[in-house]
Amino acid sequence: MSDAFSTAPPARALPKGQQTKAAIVDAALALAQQIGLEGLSIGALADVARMSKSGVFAHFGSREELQISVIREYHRRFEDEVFYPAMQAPRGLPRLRALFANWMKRTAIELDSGCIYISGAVEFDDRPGPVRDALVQSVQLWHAGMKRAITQSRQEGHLRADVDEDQVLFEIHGLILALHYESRLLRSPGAIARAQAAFERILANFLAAPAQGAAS
Amino acid sequence: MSDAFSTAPPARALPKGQQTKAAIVDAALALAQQIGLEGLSIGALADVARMSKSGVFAHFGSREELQISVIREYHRRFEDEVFYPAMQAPRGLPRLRALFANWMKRTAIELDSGCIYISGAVEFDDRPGPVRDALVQSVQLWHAGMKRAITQSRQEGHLRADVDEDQVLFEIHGLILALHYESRLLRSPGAIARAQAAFERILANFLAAPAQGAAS
DNA sequence: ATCAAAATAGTACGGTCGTTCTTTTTTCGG
DNA sequence: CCGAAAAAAGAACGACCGTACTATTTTGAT
Repeated sequence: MSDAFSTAPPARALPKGQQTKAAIVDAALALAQQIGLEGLSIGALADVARMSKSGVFAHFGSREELQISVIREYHRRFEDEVFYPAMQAPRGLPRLRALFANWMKRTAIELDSGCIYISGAVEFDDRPGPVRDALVQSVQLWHAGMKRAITQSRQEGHLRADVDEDQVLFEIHGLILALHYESRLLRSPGAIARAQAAFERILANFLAAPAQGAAS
Repeated sequence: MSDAFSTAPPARALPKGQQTKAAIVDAALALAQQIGLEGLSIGALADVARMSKSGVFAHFGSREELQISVIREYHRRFEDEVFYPAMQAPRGLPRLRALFANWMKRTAIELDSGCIYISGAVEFDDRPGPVRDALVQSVQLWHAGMKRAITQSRQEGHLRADVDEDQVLFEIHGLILALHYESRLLRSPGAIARAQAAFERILANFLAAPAQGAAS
């Protein structure tokens, strides 16, 4: 029945261990997006991954390490799907708009998968430890990227010279959080449009004055 | 050792049962504000309330009913501390400002107690059932109150006639969520000031034009 | 093909979970 | 002060939890 062709792996680069570990983390992330990092249990994960509990456990050594691995994986995907694609847009406002658009997409389009950065925040804001630390680090890295885009928008002359990056980021972040809340819990259908409208209004507030305009 | 005076209750109105039930719910709410509605366990609650597990359990009949009771209690306090006090401010903008100020206070001042409406949202947005229903109902009731205040601000002539209540509420809600996130997870110290500034900026955007002002 | 090393499975332990059933204690009207 | 009803405690259940240890299987370089 079984011949040499049946399951021959085509020149794989990774050793078997890391290969299955990646598959486990993948399943773990999907699970955590539904039931949260705290709800993530090794037993349930083993079922999904079609492995034994101890087989899963051996890859991480502790549940905390598993949770941290999930956060790191989410971070990687966030970069790939939100950050890097937006870097192709021109510096300044176009890039900032692209970042926000991708961020919205990640947050609200797929209705069956919550954002780890948001759910993790309420799960670990009161729970010190390495998981919280990893979460904070990832979020701050992302926020730093956003701030950079805002700063560049100022430097490019798109936004006013006295604009406060932290203030703009705070307000934009609020839109994402409201979008997540209203679309996921309240199932409010117009949330995406409202977030988009609010974003443009925020930009308009901080837009640099055109070269020569009407007198005040 | 024990005489008639030792534990004499001073003319209590409630029967003993509801009295201790109220105490349990009180402790349960405090616990849920720290570890979430999902983290709330009957055993831990019994320890805090200095009772047996079964003694606590008997008051609710199920964990779900306990969680719902906690949500209702939070709703009651939210009304008492946020909504009703603001009703004493004059209709329109003053009242809207008071509502937002109280809302901020509830959300971010007490750093050791999270908001059930926020933590519950991420815990139950994917988990259908009576707990989710109770949560949604409470949140929607509160949002309806906020919307009413915005509508009145329009009717009083404080806000523009074409203002979209849902849009304003969405943006304000975002500020509260960002405040909660940044003050609790990121421990960003300036979050309250940023939320306040953003709120005033939102209002300014929708403010009715003064009776007679400069041309276009 | 061999064989040590790596990966996975198996099993078990102590703990906590929500819930049920039974028993004891407390309440409070008559 | 009595006694039924209410409240609280006690004990036990099956289930799942994370983790530790041991045994088995699989991998991959030689």
